[in-house]
Amino acid sequence: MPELPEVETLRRQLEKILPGSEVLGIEVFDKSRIGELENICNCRVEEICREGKFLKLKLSGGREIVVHLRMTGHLYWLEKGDIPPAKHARLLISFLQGKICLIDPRRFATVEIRTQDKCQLKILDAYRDSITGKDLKAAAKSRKIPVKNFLLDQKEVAGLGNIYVCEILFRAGIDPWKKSCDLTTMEWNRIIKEFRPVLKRAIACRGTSVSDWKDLLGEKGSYQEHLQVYGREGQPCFRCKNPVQRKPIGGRSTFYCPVCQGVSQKK
DNA sequence: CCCTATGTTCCCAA
DNA sequence: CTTGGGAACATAGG
Repeated sequence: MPELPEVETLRRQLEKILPGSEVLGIEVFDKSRIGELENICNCRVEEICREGKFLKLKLSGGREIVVHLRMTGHLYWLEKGDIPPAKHARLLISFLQGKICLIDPRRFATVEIRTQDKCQLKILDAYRDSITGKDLKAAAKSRKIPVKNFLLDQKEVAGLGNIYVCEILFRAGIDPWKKSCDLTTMEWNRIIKEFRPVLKRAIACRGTSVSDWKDLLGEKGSYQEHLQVYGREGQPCFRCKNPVQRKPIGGRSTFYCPVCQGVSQKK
């Protein structure tokens, strides 16, 4: 479910509550998927970080809780005394003032306790890092996969998922099927130019609630009101009025305007 | 029964 | 060794 703006929304909300708080306990309900977690009581939360779609609670003593929400995970804040939802609650992290509850119907989310990695390889963050067209042009040299799949590859640029990649490619006027190695530096520049405005607006909207995304406090985001193509199959393109189309790439729905993005038929 | 779903990883083949 | 494609993971909803 969550892409970069949704994870960043959670990070900002947790940042208002948690720093300085002591972890009182972690309770795993779904041990078969999440596994046992090391006891980290007595640690305090020092910082909440996001790296791509990973959320990290950095703890005193050098460890961190690393959460990845995958498809359907979300975090929900429980005030002291609140009861976790009956359905799909997979884990609780308790603090004096309340608890973080991981809700995850499809059970793909992961949670780990790790030692903080000082000298990790830096992944390029789609929002925080400034990336140039030349960088991507170089990285895509010899890559024959569609540009859409390249942008979804978290090792190239971290944070984008299906919704925001569709939006960015539409705004940049790029054919999602175009081979990555065939894009010019100018085309990569057009794509990069859309990263920050799209993600910044989506963060300001607290994410996109097209199905069931809710933030830490159970509120829907509002970026769905700003989507240009995602979910608009059959509706007129906002730019040229021709119908938006949907076709799979690598098994994932891809929404696009064949006219504005120059997509040939038969695809 | 069919298809779809905001993500990632693994396996296999070229 | 690298690259790309598809299945797999598990569950709900239309």
